[in-house]
Amino acid sequence: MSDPYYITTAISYPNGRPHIGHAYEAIATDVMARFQRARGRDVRLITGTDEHGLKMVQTARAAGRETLDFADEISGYFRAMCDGLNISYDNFMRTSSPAHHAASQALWRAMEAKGDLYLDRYEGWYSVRDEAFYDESELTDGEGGVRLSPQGTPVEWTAEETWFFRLSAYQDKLLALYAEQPDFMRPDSRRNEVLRFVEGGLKDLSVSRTSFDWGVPVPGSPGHVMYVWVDALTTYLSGIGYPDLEGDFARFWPADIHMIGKDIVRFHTVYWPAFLMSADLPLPKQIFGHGFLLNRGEKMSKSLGNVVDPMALAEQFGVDPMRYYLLREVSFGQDGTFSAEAIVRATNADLANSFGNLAQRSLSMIFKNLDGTLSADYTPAQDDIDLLADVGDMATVRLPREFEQLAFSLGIEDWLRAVFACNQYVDTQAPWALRKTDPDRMRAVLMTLFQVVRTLAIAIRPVVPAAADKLLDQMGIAADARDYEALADNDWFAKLAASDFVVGQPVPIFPRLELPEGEGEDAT
RNA sequence: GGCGGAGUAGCUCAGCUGGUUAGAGCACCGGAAUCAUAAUCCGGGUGUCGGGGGUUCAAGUCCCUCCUCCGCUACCA
Repeated sequence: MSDPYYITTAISYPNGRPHIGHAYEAIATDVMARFQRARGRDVRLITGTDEHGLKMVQTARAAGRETLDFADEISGYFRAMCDGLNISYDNFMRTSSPAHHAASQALWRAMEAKGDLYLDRYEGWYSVRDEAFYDESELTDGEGGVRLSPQGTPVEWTAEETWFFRLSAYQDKLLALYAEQPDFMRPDSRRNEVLRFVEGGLKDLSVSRTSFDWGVPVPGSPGHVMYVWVDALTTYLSGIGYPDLEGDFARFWPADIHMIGKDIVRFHTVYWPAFLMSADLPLPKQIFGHGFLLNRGEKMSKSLGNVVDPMALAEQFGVDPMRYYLLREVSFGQDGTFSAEAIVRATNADLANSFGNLAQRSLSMIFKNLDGTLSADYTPAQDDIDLLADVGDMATVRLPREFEQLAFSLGIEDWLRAVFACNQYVDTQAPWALRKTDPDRMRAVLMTLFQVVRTLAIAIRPVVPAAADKLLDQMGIAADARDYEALADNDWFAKLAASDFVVGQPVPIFPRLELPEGEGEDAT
């Protein structure tokens, strides 16, 4: 049985519609999942929505809605986004679901059994927006005498009974974890921040609330619901069947990667492993905090009015161009910037002109000059052998090496270089000239092109799945022969040539994009 | 204030433990070709490598200092 591979996106908080940042994370996660599937791994990709907390209650109330009804709607937008962007998730987990409640309560009981939970009284400044308590010293004065949290959100004095998690007891264990498992958090730039935070000492964490009831009830403690982060993080467990320890959970836990935004690194690298240690569950292998997307170099925010709707972007430019752009242009882990021009430029230059046109000219010549027939009985020249070797090495060695490290932009760069090499080969060989002077040689060149185009398509397929499939369909490549196992099959071309498949009039897979009117300066 | 990033061609960025004329893609200019989605191929950069100082035979690449931007964090008031 193949190796299991478990990857998750962060579980989005649906108090508003998804924005481009959610889409970016989902796409990167999906590319990794598709890549691992192609490599033969048995993959689980889990995403979902984190729907509890006072903020949801208040947002719903402001909209004049029942909380669950509101959550249903917004969660639906997130699911629709995943579907629209071709995200190959196996489970879309909602924290409001009964199965998730059961999982959260099981985790709670495990931590309680360990003696890490205790009831106490908490008085302090509480920010609804942040769902967190703050120390007096952390506050600043806002307008009208309002006290503000370090995040700039209003706080109010709150006194309530609350359950605490003995986070303080895990400082040494966490530091040991970071030391023994250097890859636990990536990229490296995040490590230092977390280390210093933990080295500075950890306070016990308030993990229940009594001021509202929209959440997972604390077992055996009427009136208490769990702190949203406890149950949100639990999604990574409930998504694969926990608390049932058999089945998918036994097979896929611990996760290979939790993909998250850099803003929630602490929850995932401090609280989460502490909870899991407490519950005696294995820890995820890696937390990866990606960067943010900037709109023309500026932060996106509702107040600036430059928040980008991913579905509008996908509709305008296409899902695959958008996926390609985000992974190609943004160095994964760092912040990235985007604009309509940049997407149009990358799509036209890389996908339409370089790769799309390579495929089009290759298949078109086979269709016109060879009646679309393929043949493996030709004698390859050294140039043909070299090109096949180079493209093959890119697809099976260079690109995978980068993708495994989540260095998508580097892997795609390797891919592009191979595309360039193929276009150079076409011009050097000039099959249109060989047509009259040396038809056999022309045939050898076109057959070589057919093979490298297939390799290029398979290599980039995790990034642009729909377009790659559209091309491979035209090339007679079976749907189940588009992975690394297929790339390792040395007889595939002879077998295809021996079949009755014939190349038809090719259809371009990446249309060139026009920069929409008025998109030159303004944000989309 | 502390810690950590970043500041390299018009744009987006590569440049590991210091070593020949500082690179890539895009954009731009010129040429070739015409199979192809007006796509492709070839050729073309005098860039103060943020400023200044220093170490060295030799520094984007090390040290000091200053400036700008960003992240985490602390504190005063």
